[in-house]
This record gives sequence, structure tokens and C-alpha cells, in this order.
Amino acid sequence: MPRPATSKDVARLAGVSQTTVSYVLRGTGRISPQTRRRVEEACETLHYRPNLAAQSMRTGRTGRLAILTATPGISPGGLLSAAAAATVAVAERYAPEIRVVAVEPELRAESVHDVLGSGSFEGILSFIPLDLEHDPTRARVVVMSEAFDDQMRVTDERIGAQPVRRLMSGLAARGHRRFLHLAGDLEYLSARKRRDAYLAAVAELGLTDLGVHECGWSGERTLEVVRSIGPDLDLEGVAVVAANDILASAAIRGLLERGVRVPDHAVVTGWDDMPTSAFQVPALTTVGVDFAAFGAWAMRTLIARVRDEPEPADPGELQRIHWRESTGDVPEGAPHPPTSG
Amino acid sequence: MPRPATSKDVARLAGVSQTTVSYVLRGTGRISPQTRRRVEEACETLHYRPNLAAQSMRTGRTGRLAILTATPGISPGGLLSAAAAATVAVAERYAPEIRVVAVEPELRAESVHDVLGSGSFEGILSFIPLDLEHDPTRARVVVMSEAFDDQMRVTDERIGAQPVRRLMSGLAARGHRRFLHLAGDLEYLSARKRRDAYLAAVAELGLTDLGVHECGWSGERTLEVVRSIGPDLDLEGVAVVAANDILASAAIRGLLERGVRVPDHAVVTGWDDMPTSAFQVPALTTVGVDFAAFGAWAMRTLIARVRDEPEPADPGELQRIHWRESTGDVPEGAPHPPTSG
DNA sequence: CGTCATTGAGCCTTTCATATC
DNA sequence: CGATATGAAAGGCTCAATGAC
Repeated sequence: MPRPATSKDVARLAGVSQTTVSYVLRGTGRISPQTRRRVEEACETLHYRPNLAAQSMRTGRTGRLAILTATPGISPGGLLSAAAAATVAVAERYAPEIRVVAVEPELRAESVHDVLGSGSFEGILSFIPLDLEHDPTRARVVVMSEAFDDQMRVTDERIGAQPVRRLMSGLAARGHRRFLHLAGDLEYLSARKRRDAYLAAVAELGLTDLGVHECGWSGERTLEVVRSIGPDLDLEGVAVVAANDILASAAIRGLLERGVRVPDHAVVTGWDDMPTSAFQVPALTTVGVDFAAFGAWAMRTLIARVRDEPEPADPGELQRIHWRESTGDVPEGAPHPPTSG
Repeated sequence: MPRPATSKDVARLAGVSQTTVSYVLRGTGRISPQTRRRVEEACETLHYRPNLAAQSMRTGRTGRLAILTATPGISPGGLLSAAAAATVAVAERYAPEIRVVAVEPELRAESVHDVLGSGSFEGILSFIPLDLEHDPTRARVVVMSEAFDDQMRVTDERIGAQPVRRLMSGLAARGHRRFLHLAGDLEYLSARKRRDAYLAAVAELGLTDLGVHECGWSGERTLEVVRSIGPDLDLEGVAVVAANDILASAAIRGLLERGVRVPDHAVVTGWDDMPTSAFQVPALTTVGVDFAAFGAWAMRTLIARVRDEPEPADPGELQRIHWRESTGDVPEGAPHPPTSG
């Protein structure tokens, strides 16, 4: 395996000094057209690519941006957001890379610290809460987590739990009074926030809470929960607020097993607007988050910060409730399929 | 913003030479316990973290592994696989990072070349086809794409399109003879492979093909397609093989709009076993891929290759057909809910 | 002559200061 | 004196060779 060509090799082949090669590549310095040509050809023949480590050692710049996440899987649009973000960054000649940090707290601290302290990144976009106490990094950091003060206002307003409130007042307006919450894994902040918003809405809107049940993020667990909910509880007319579309799907099935049809006898809402949610029968009423827009905005913010430029404007509304069949609504355009009989 | 501490700073504080600091950190060389202690304390107080660029310049090693993907979003388990892979790697002190390359061919070539040529990676795990003609890299490469000869056998057997054949012979055994394929975005190899497998199976099993329709990967498109399929075509008893669960969900809805109930009048299969697929009504018959296992195995393979160690054994069966309600089957355990009336 | 610690060279690049025509 | 090209240092680290006791 041949060792990769260095600028020295290029220089030798082109018959110039290594410095000249550097000037040609940087585009700085006065270089005659002929020399430039010769150098460029040499680069070509040798398939030369500058050594990033050496480059960054000299300049202090790495061009690398880290995107921190713990769960590339859970939220459907979640990582797609990162992809969108990547587009922005690439255009600006930054290399964004996704680092998946451990879920376990101890391991996570370690891996986070590695990223922060390595000095390898000019900027860090974190979708997980970060403890920057010792701030071991020179990197600019943008934390887009509901847990963090820094961007709290935007994250809370743009991708927070508020829609729970809107969802529930919408259901109240449709005549529902008795509510049930199927919570996600309460280890997750988003699950806790949704639960809290649920409880707050129950209180503020003067509704009846029939209970909060943790279902992890799992459909299996949800099915068990729904099967075992107070056997003598009258589920007629109940409104189930599920923490995401997986739980919502499982809830609908669970209710059906108990003879409760959605939306005829009970209604269900989800969260995430998964790609199938609009097509299932009944189609799920859910909260869609424009993660692509959010991710792009987050990345633009980071890049601005890295460059000490003014940060981009607030991204505007990013969450939207899609009222669909699972709450008895009929989506525009789509003919309502014959759900039964 | 203070500049980060270097090993030189540590040395000064500990009252030793910079070399000694290096030896302590590497764990090589003979160092007395006292000296070691002093150095470690100095590191602690200064929050010292070695400069990776300098380190890698000197050693030629970077400890970095790249995971290449174009679509962190599309396949549900797809990126989760990378996460699983990360666990393996981290235990081995490698830092795996996900690079999202552009979807557009020209841009992609560029970004792939950046990754390969940068010399920043010791190993590359690619989930996209790679053109290694000029092999501009010293990195060890493992390509886990259906397109590539290198690992073709394993990818094809483990996460390839074979289940299409099993799926269809299973449906044939259930009495279906007339088939329809809803293809994914044919830009994607996986979509083409599934289509080809579908056509091959039709031929081999002596079935009737009612048509192949490209639906992108989109439910909306699928709905349109199903609405517009030959209005006078008798859909009674038809078996629809969809390229993934999104298309399958939309297909079921589309059929319902036309008065064709699944599974009573027609059957549908999907792919991916999305988290909701087991809970939708009807639950989807689909192909589940154990991406976590696949990702972990792929990463172990890469690490072995990077280290010139023997590669891990074949991961065994990774795909499984889940026969569920959408083909008229009743999943074990789950009571069949009253789907209608 | 072991044991522990240090000196110095080199990895590849950028950039300032200097040399040449 | 312009216009081009070059020498040499520096950046943080590792490791072979060397020094001090």
C-alpha cells in the first residue's frame, strides 16, 4: 500500500518548492500561470489530497462540526434533520459529522467529553443536554435540547410540548371531557414534557384525567397497558393522548380488542407524523415537526456562531397538528374510506 | 477564551519534560510512580486533553472510522444499525462518525472523495456503493451495499431481496395467483433489487404479473397510483407486494377507497417492519431486518480489517418475514381484533 | 549496569521573511 | 523595484537514542 502523496511529492514532481505548492493550493500569494499549471498537473497525477491533520495543526482550524445525538432512531424526522443540516454546512465548506453518544449516563459523559475536549471540532450542535461546566472546549456550541436554557425559548416554542395543549383544547371543543395519557419513556425529557403539558392542560381546561400510563416508546408495552386499563372503566367517549404515533397505533388496536372503535367510540392522538400515519386506517391525528427546517436552522445558527456572524432569524412555526380520522376529522382532499362494513 | 492546555503546559506544571508527559499518557516507557502522579495531577488541573491532530500526524493513526450513508431517514432500522455499530467500536477505542453524503450523484462523488482522500479515517464502513477505482485512501474499507462485489454474498443473503421470493411463494401457497408490485424509488438499488426479485419470482412460480408501479418512497404517490390503476381491473384476490411499509399502508388505504378490503378481498405485503406495522389494522405482513445485528457485525468486520485480524463469522439469518393480518394471517398471541362491523 | 528522565528529530502544512531575476 | 519563488519556523505530539544517577 503506497503512502499517500504529500505536498513535498507534488513539489518534487512539479520542480518547484513545497511552499509554492501550498500557495497554489491556498490560492494566496503571487504565482505565475505556468507554475500554477505545473503544480495542478502534479497534484492530479499523484492524486494528491492535503493532509487535514497537518493543515489543522498549522491553522488551528479543522472545518469539522459535530452533531451530537443519542438516538438516531427514535424520532423519525430527528436524524433527517441532521441530514438537512449537513446540506447547509457542506455548502459552506464545513464537514458535519454525526456522533452518536451512549445512552447510559456514565458512558455518555465520557463520549461527550471526548468530543468537546478533543479540539477536533470548530462547532458542536447538540441535540442532547450538555454539561458545559468546565467548558473544556474552544468550540462554539449550540444546544438544541428542551433541557437547555441557552436556546430554551426557541426549542420550547418550536419543537416543544405546547401542541399538547392545543391538541387537548381542540378535543375539548369536539366535546371530549375524559382524557388518558400514554406517556413515552420518562427517562426522556420530551416524554416528561409532554406528560407535564398534558397534566397542565387537564387542570387549565377543567378536564378529567383518567390516568397517565408510561409505555416506554414501545407498541408492545402500550398494548399491554391498554388491555389492562381498569376493566370496568367506561372507555366510551374517552380521548387518548399518546406520546407518539407508535403508541397511538398500538392504543387504537388495544381499544379495538376491547370493542372500542376509533373514532366512533373513542379518539386517539399521536405525535411525530410518521410516514405511515396519514395512511393508516384510521389516519392518525398527530403533531408533525418540520425537523428538516429545524435542523437546517440549527446548523445555520451554529455556523454563524462559529464565524462570529449574526445569527439567523427565528425559524417560525415548525410544529403543526394534523387533524385526521383518529379524532373523527376528515382530512382535506382524501375521500373518507369506508372504515367499517 | 483561553487556549487549550498542551502537553508542554502540563510538563511545566508538573516540573518534568514534555516527553515524560507523553510517556505517562501513552503508558509506555519507564516512569516512577511519583512522577506519574505529578503528571496526572497536572493534567487534571489543566483539564488537559491531547491534541488529536498532532497525535495523528505523528503516529499516522487517527482512531476515526467513518460510516457512510446517504439516507439516515429512509430505512427505519438503517441508522439504528450505525448506532449499534458505534457501541462495538467505542468499546475498542475507535471513534465512529456518521457522514451523510449527498444524494445527487455529482455532489456525492465529491463528498465521498473527501472522506476517502482526507486521510482522516482508518476505516470506512459504507452503506452506499463506492467507486474505489483510484483508491485514494489508505483506509480499510468495508462496503455493505447490495451493489458491491466485495461483500455481495453476505449482503445479498442477509439483507438482500430474497425474501421477496419467499414472500411470494408463501402467498402462492395461500392461493394467490395475480400479483402487483409497488416499487420504491428506482434510483435506489434496493428498490431495483426488490423489483427484479419480484419479476423473477413471478416467472419462476408461474404467477400473473398485473404490473409494476414506481411509487418513489412516498405514501402520497402510492395513493395516487392505487387510485389510478386500471379502473376496470378486477382487484379481487390480488396480492400487492409493496417495496416498504409506507407504500403498503398507503396501498391498503387506496384499496379501501376502491371498496377492496384487506385482507378479505386482496392482500398486501410491506418491508421494514416499522415500529407501527405490527399494530396497524390490519397489521402488516412485512420483512423485518435486524439492522442492529447487521450494523454491529459490519462494524466488527471493519475493525478486524483495520487491525489485520481475522474477520468475524457470518452473522446468520437477519431477515424474517412476519406474516400478519394484511395477508390474512393471525399473529401468534395477539387476539384478532374485530376489523369490521 | 539497571532505572528513570531528557534531548532532538520528524510528521505535513502554512506563512512570514528573504532571495532572485 | 515589481513580480515570483524559496527557506525556515512553528504547531503538538511520539519515539529512538542518549544522559544522569
